[in-house]
Amino acid sequence: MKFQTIRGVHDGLPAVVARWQQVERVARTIFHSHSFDEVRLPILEQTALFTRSVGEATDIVAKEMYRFVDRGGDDLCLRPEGTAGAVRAFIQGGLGRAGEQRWFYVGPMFRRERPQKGRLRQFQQIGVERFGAAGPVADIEMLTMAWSLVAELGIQQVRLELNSLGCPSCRPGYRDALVAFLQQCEGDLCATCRDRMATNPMRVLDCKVASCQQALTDAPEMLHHLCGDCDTHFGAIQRGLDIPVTINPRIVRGLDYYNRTAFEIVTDQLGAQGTVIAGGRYDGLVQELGGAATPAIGFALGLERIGLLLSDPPATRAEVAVVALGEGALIPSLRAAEQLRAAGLRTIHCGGGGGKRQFKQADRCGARFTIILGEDEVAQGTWTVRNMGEGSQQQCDPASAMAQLVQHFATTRTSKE
RNA sequence: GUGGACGUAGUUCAAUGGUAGAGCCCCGGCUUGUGAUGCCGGUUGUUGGGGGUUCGAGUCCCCUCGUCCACCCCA
Repeated sequence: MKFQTIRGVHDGLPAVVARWQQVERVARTIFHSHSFDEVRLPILEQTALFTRSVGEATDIVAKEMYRFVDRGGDDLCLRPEGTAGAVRAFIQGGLGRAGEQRWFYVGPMFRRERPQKGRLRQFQQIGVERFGAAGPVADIEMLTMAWSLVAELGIQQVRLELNSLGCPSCRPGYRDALVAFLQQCEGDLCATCRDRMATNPMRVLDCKVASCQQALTDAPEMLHHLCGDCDTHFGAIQRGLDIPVTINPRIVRGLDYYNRTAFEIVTDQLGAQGTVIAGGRYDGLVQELGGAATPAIGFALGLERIGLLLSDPPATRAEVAVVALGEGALIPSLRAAEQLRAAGLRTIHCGGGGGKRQFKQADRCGARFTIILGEDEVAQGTWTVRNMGEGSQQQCDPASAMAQLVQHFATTRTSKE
């Protein structure tokens, strides 16, 4: 019997994790510069949290959750997304009175979908949430932060698409107008769209069936039905944004809690899974989940998916290798390795034994220098330092060897970054 | 959930129904205190798994697991 990961769940082996860390490092730098703090939230939550927030009728809740009853009889699930839990934590922690909250998190999410490239059943998201800011400035800052994240990662050929979904005072009116329109052209719509007219008419807008899109050419747009406040808000965002934006009136978030700003950063390099970052405003959610009315906005990105767009990060390699020649050199060589590590040098010990084997290992691990300790060196209290690139080596006293190595790597490290 | 392509050594790939192979990697030797180049030699498979057809199956059929693509959904 051979064990293997279950469908849509992948191992993070070193080469892959290096990629994730590259994304995380850039993200953390940007988030910290905007004064966002990390939170770590549960993976297991009550199922009701998601049915209430994401929406009973959404695909995520209706057919993609890993849901079970635990031994105590509680209805639980593996979180399919991060915002609901963040809002729950915000309310539970009593942070509504603690001033504006700026949070981010990194962690696994679970959705039982059919796997594809860029779509896994267990995947990691970086999420960002900001509570307490209603004005367009917050939207502009969030969009800018998302955009600079993509830019900093060197990802090319992406575009920012923006829409407004209105609010409880203007969306019902739009919805009625849309339904009226859809009823007129009902005969031209596909079966799913006809069903959605009743359950979620706005989802009809992003149907990909050609005949539907044709029928929808003259469909009313939310942007033309925004109330005064929503229209002002949307206009202010566009004026304040210093990045190229495509207005896409067909962006409809698949989660029910969004209002006003909805956006995606998309690429066409990933086939059907082209959304790299997605987010929007959810001003009603905190209240919906039992907290005091609190405006909020957030976005999320999939680590594995964005990782597909990154060029290979340089493998992290050892800087110094230690070779011990002869039994008597073994213990001193271990001490030498410890000294090198204490000085901040990334060091591997080649394990003693055959010289050929050890030098081969020193070469393979990428070390630029090898410290050689044999009976002679031990007797004289010296190290032999071999420059692996040049093939040259010299015997010197440990203190000055260390100083030179530290100096060398201090300069090469900074020139690389 | 629907439709389709694919699955052979660690890896990338071969093999008209007739003995499962090659490159790279890895290991050893030439060189027991010297790697990366060179030469010589070596290991490696229940052909994803299970059943069936056949004298004979990597190859054909069925089931199953996984990967990928499209739909769908979304990060």
